[in-house]
Amino acid sequence: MPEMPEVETVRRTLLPLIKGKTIKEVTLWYPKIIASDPAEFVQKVAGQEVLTIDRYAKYLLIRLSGNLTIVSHLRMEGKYRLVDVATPKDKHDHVQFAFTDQTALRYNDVRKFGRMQLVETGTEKVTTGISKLGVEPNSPEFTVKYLSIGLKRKKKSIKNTLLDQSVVAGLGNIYVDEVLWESKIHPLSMANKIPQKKVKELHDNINALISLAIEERGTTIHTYLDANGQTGGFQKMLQVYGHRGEPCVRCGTPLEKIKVTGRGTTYCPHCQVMYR
DNA sequence: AGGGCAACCTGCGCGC
DNA sequence: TGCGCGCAGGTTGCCC
Repeated sequence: MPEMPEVETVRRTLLPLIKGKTIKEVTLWYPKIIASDPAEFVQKVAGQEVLTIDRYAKYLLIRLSGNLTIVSHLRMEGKYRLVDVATPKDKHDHVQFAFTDQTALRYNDVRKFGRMQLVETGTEKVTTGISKLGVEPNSPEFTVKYLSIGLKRKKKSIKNTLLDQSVVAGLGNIYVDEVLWESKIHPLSMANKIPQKKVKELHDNINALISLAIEERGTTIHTYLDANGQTGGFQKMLQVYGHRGEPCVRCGTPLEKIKVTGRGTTYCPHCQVMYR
């Protein structure tokens, strides 16, 4: 499900619901969600207070007292919601954090792909998947020069390179298709062959698109919901994703859908230029 | 070293 | 109605 704008929206909506609450008990209905030791997770998280929630790319960092952080990745379909602790368990509820005030945070994930890991606060950038990530869009480190050097290192398609989180962290299948259309770059272009002028365009478009998608509270295609159960608004602004066969709004050519390293990819075969 | 691809899961829509 | 197949906002681990 979620890419960086959706995860940021979850962070913003979840924080006011749980900040300051004390966790009384953790229940693991499907322990595989916990990537660290499940018994230790249950034992150490109980009794802690939720201090705040940070985010890096698509990872949520739930900051607890006791110098603990839950690093949570929603993968395709993970969702959080706050319920009364007496609410019957949904079929796909896998983890519960029961608070001292009779409310509970439930983690729900139809495909069970999401993962949580308990780490000592401050070590998350070396002890979790975050260690392999590149820089985030709109960060001071994300410069045109950084992107240019990153792309030159990659001998594969620009589509695959932008999905690979090691150069730019936070983009996923929807926003990569959108940003390549916006930048008029064919998804099968080689990352290391894109001219400097286009790299600058790509850089600026990534920043603009991510900012706009966050303002719109993310994109809902199938199932994405924020912590209040609300859908995003960006789907109405998508130009290519989900629009196979429809005319390109720039040139009228029907949009095509192909597979690029296993991922569905929609693009305009006329105005997106191939660099090879 | 870096790239390709199956694996991890469930549900839905489609064709037969 | 039922079944099999392909598809889905992601990552990772294994193979070459």
